[in-house]
This record gives sequence, structure tokens and C-alpha cells, in this order.
Amino acid sequence: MRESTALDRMICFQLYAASRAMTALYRPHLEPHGLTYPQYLVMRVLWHDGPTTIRDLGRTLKLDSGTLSPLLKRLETQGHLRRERATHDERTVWIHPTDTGTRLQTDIGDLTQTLACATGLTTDELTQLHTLLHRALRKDPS
Amino acid sequence: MRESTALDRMICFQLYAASRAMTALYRPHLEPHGLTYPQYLVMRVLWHDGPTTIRDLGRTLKLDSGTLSPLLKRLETQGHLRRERATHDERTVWIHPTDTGTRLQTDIGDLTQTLACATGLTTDELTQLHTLLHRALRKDPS
DNA sequence: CACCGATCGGTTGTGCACAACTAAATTGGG
DNA sequence: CCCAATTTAGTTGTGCACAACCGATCGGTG
Repeated sequence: MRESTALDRMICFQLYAASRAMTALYRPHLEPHGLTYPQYLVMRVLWHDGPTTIRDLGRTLKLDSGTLSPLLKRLETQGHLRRERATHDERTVWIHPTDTGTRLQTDIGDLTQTLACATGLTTDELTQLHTLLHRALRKDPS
Repeated sequence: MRESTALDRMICFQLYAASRAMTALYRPHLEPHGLTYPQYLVMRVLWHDGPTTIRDLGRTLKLDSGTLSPLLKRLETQGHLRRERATHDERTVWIHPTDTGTRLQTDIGDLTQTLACATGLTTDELTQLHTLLHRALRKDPS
């Protein structure tokens, strides 16, 4: 253990550094479309699931209303989505992707290959990493 | 591949979610001492390496001056460190831990066991994760 | 010496994260 | 039916991250 510091620091710091490095890899692909990484995550949910409630977005992305409210407001201003308060339960707000928002999916395209290559890991290693992170995260599986 | 979305999203999102979950695990241990997780990282470097320059702190933590300047100012206000501009090269600023800052190390203690247990991973799995993240991060090894 | 490029730290502006709180709507128990 | 507890979004305040920019300082070269 001649690392500069202990293992505990390393794993946590690595996650912290890796997360920031990953969003830095996404940035050049998203910025031309005016999206940040968290905004891109929201749009992915909309592309995949269609109209969703803010509540479910929060559960899926593990973000609270303090983060999502202004983020969704910005995406609405850009014309990528539309808010609509539910009629039967006026507490919940539905988020609908607009045509512009839907078109973004094809405009941005599939970043899978690009980003996977950028890590320099093999397919097997990516699968391992996926499994480990899945196990680490499932402590409170929503 | 019956995941809710594609693998690319999953690994990147997992890193993003895992990083936030990790700092959430640290928070209850650090907040009583008035530290945030990034502030704790800075203090760890000071505890381990002793006096450091802002430049080296940035290289070690991969953070720029826009992040470090106000962060260090807050740690200085709390009395945990002291800034001193170098005499031979007045561009660089040295960061010295104070006695209060040094005492924090024993006050906070070793969070390794606590945090490792919280992930629910075995020692082997933690080592695997460490190795994978190390490989993923070494693309531009400072 | 005078200049030029690079380095270093700081500031400004934007956008997350998250705690703490508020207000409105809903639900369930008496 | 009525009220208390719960659910849901939204707001406020603090602290990162990071791009973009700035001024001061240093190092070398002519």
C-alpha cells in the first residue's frame, strides 16, 4: 500500500473523479445541442419512456425537486419539453417531450460507441464495472 | 438487453449516481465537523502531504482554481488552513494546515471501514472496482 | 533592459446538488 | 363530513464544478 493515500479515499475519490471525467467526455457532444449532462439524462428518460411525471423522473434519476424544477424549466424554455399539471391529481406535473425534444434524439445520435471507446476499457471490463456499480447501488433500490 | 435504457447510459449514469450516493454516505460523518466532501478531500491531502501549493492541489484532485479558490477561502475562514504566498515565486500560494486543521484528522478518525461496509461489496469486489476505475481514469494521468 | 509567451491564482457567470422550508392538493381515520 | 398526516412541486440558500476571462508574475531571448 504505497499509494499516496488509503484505499477508502481512493475508491470514493475515484468515483468522484470518474464521474466528473465522464461528464467531461459527454460535454463536447452535448454542448453543440445546448444540453448539459443532467439535462441529457432527463431527455433520455423522455425518449425512452415518453411522457413522465416529475415524481417518477426524480425516482429514476435519484434527484429531488430542488434540482429538477429549475432544470426542467430550462429545458422547457429551450422548447424540448412541456409541463402539464394532471387534472385528476393536481399535485403531479406531467412532462411531455415536444417534437423539438424528440428530434434531438436523432440529432445527437448514439454516443455508446464513442464514449465506451473513450474509457479505454474492454467490453468485458465495462460489463464488470456495470455489475459492480449495480451491486454497490442496490442498497436502497428506490 | 431488457434494461430500461442502453448500456452506455447505464455505466455513465451509474458513475454519476454512485458518486453522489458516496458523498451522501460521507455527509453525516463530515457535517458534524463542518466539512463538505470536497473540503475533506483537500484536508486529506494536507494531512498526508503537509503544506502544498494550490497548483499541486489542483493537479491531485483534478480541480481548477475556479473551484479551489472559494473552497480554500472557506477552509481558511474555518481556521483549518492558512495561505501564504511564496517569496521566491509570488505566483504560487502555499497552503499550510493549522493545528486546528491537523486535529481534525484524529477527530474525524478513519472512515474506511464504515464506508466500505456501507457499499455492501466484499473486499475482493472493492479491489476489482478500484482496478477498473484506475484503468478508466488513467487515460490522461496528469 | 525590453518584450513575449507561459504560468498561476482569482473572479464572474451558469448550472447542478441538496437541505430546509412552503403551499397546495389529496388521503385516511374518526 | 372534518381534520390531521401525507404527498407533490416549487423556492431559497449554500457549496461545488467549470468555462471564460483577467492581472500579476516569472522565464527566456533579443
